[in-house]
Amino acid sequence: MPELPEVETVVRGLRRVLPGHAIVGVRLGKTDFIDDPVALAESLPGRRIGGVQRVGKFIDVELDPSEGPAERAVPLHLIVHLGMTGRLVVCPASDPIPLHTHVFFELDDGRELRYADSRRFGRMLVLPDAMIRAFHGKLGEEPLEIPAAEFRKRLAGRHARIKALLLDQHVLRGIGNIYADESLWKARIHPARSAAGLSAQRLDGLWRAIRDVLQGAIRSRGSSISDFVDAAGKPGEYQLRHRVYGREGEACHRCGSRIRRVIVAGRSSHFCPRCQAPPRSGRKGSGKRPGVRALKMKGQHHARRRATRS
DNA sequence: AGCTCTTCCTGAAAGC
DNA sequence: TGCTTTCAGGAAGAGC
Repeated sequence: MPELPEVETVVRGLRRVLPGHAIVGVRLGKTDFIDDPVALAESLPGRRIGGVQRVGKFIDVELDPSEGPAERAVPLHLIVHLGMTGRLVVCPASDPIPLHTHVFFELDDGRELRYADSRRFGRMLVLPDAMIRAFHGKLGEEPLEIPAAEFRKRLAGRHARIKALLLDQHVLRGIGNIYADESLWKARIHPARSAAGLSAQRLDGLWRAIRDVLQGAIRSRGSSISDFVDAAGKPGEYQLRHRVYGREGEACHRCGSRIRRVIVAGRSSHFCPRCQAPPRSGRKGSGKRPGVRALKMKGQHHARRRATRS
């Protein structure tokens, strides 16, 4: 799943091979993940690629102005979100076309920038330069750029669960399920704890853990769980260093306890029950912890659904 | 404000 | 073995 480190890895790869080249044509397959496919296909050919940036989990490919009518005289940004299974790869146009490849940007040197996405949870749009500020404004801070004090301020007083806040792209941009779990493990914070219940020291620890985890993951060129590959088609290696994500039932690297998985904020959440103390439940002994839903057991809940609509 | 549920989609894994 | 069901998840929107 492409989160900040994976997107950063793709961006660094694209930055090495795209700038300076022109897009000469666009071919489209399925387009239901593109905001305005017609505009995309019409406005890109003839433009030269400038820089490539990462904005949270979005990839921003800058396109220079081109000759022609007035609307072509402004810079554009091709914005791509990889969703769950999106791949953005540069290769010779003669390479075989993998299944689920839906967008082809033909380059001026015989190569293509291709977008493939089996589940099509990704998103693609074109924005004029003037709208980029507003686009950034809708998102939270970059986790690797936000100062510790600002991070604390953003979370202080929030009663939502810390996991939900880490995943909220309006608070911080770029963190997803893997790195939220890994960071919380490193900071020894249970995912269901309320941000408001965390001391300044704990929040500083979390700020540091997030940086460590994200920077380590970028060094390993991201985590390849199912689909992720970089711009050259190569998988990352950080999945080998996961401490909790995908390790349910295995031993905690710190204390040996079995890693558990519960649903928090609607997301599968992995944690060590010993290192990451659960939130205090209101009444002791109730056995129920607020905000933690048990996983559905196999065989449970069968019937229902299929309420035939006639 | 914040939580849960639903929707989108497909391949893998589990279930029978 | 082989068909069927469930699940995973990023983000947005509905409803409570």
